[in-house]
Amino acid sequence: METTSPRKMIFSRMAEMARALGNPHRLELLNLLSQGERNVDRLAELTGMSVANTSQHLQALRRNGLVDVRRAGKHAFYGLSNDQTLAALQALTALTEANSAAMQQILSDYFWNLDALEPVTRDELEARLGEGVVVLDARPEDEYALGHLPGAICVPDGTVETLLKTLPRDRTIVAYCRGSYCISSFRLVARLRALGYDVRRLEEGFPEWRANGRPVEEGRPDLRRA
Amino acid sequence: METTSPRKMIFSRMAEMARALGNPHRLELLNLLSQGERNVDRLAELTGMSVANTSQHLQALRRNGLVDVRRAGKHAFYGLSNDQTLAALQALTALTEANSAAMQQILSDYFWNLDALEPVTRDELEARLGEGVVVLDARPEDEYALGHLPGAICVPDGTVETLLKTLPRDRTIVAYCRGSYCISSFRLVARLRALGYDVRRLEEGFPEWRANGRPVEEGRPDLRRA
DNA sequence: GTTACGTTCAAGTGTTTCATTGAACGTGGC
DNA sequence: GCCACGTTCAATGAAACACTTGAACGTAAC
Repeated sequence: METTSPRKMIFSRMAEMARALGNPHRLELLNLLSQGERNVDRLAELTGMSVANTSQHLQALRRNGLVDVRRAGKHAFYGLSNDQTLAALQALTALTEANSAAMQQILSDYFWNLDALEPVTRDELEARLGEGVVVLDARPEDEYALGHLPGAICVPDGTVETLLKTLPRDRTIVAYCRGSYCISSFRLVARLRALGYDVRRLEEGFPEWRANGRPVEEGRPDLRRA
Repeated sequence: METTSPRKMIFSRMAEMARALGNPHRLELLNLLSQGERNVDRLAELTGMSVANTSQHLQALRRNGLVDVRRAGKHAFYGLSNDQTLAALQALTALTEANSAAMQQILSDYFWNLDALEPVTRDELEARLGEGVVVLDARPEDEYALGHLPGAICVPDGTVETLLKTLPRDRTIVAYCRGSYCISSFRLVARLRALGYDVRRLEEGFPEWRANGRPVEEGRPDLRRA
């Protein structure tokens, strides 16, 4: 009996890694973690899974080096391990988008027609950050607190109204959210456009911005700022 | 029965795709197919699987759009469907290499040419430019004309064949292209490796090389040179 | 100490995936 | 038409996976 060839072993290891990505819940966890680290409880709440189940999926990800855990007091904070993970997720997204008619259908049904307006590129936005562009962050408060674009205003779903008084009509507005498949910034843009503002969407989302080495700011949101 | 959210549907679809990659045999098939199309029989022979099993795995890949089939007479020739597939494989490799100590162990234990799997650094290449290293530029002609590595040969996609006669088998070859997210040089390396050449990839691509202040040459390509 | 809480582990159950076998299908040569 | 060949399909049993439950562990507060 010959020992299995190193070639086979490598393919096996790669297959294990792929299988670690091969579960919707784990992908959702990774997607959440790409926003910033979270503890098990919060992840369970956000995904609607039981805590035990969440923990087990996190273990599976950890076994494969996809997430890191940092312990602080009674909490275990999970986060993406490294940039390869985010890159692989993006590759998987692109792959699925390209090869799956079903996915294209979903995208065109829910997202595509919402974005007739061309997104702002990261380069463009960064270059104009000093020129008085108003940047809106459409994610929930806690994700905002973990990191956001410099000067961005936190405008989670449903809070647009409180913002309207202070939002200048004569400045360009750029909104962003979690990423390509997050609908929050689409909604925000649609809402403000309907009210006559000059709003555009940032391409991709916050994780990609940070992974790109762009400037990031942290801290609690100040909802009154504009 | 509630309608599942589009977000969940997307994660499900992505997970399916990841699971399609989550089997050593399928990865081996994809790896073989990245070097050119093959029929079922030959793939079964190359992988040591039964024909029926090979066929079933190919069906699984085909369901997910990872491979295409072309029928010619009694033969069905399978091949990679598109560039996203290759890019995803590349990302999966990088991910596994980065996150799996086991994989690193296998590589260092069995692969004498461990560094053949790793890219050549800019420093290393520049130091060896005078020592008869053959440098291949995998970008389109017009980009080559605007600037390339000193002595580099222009080998755009699909032109490898014309090069084979003049390419020396006893010299180290280094290929590069546009950068990290360009797969031309990967393809070129894969193709030439399959033919038995000693080929490696330059880390990053030409823009990074130039931005780094390394020597650059300009002018039209001479496709005959070697 | 004891208690409360967040997290992890282990066992049980239903579902999915994998390889094998043997048969069926479709095309080209006779 | 008939056969040969390459490929695909369907059914089986074995293995791996997902989710639940309930218990165990470790830290912080009392």
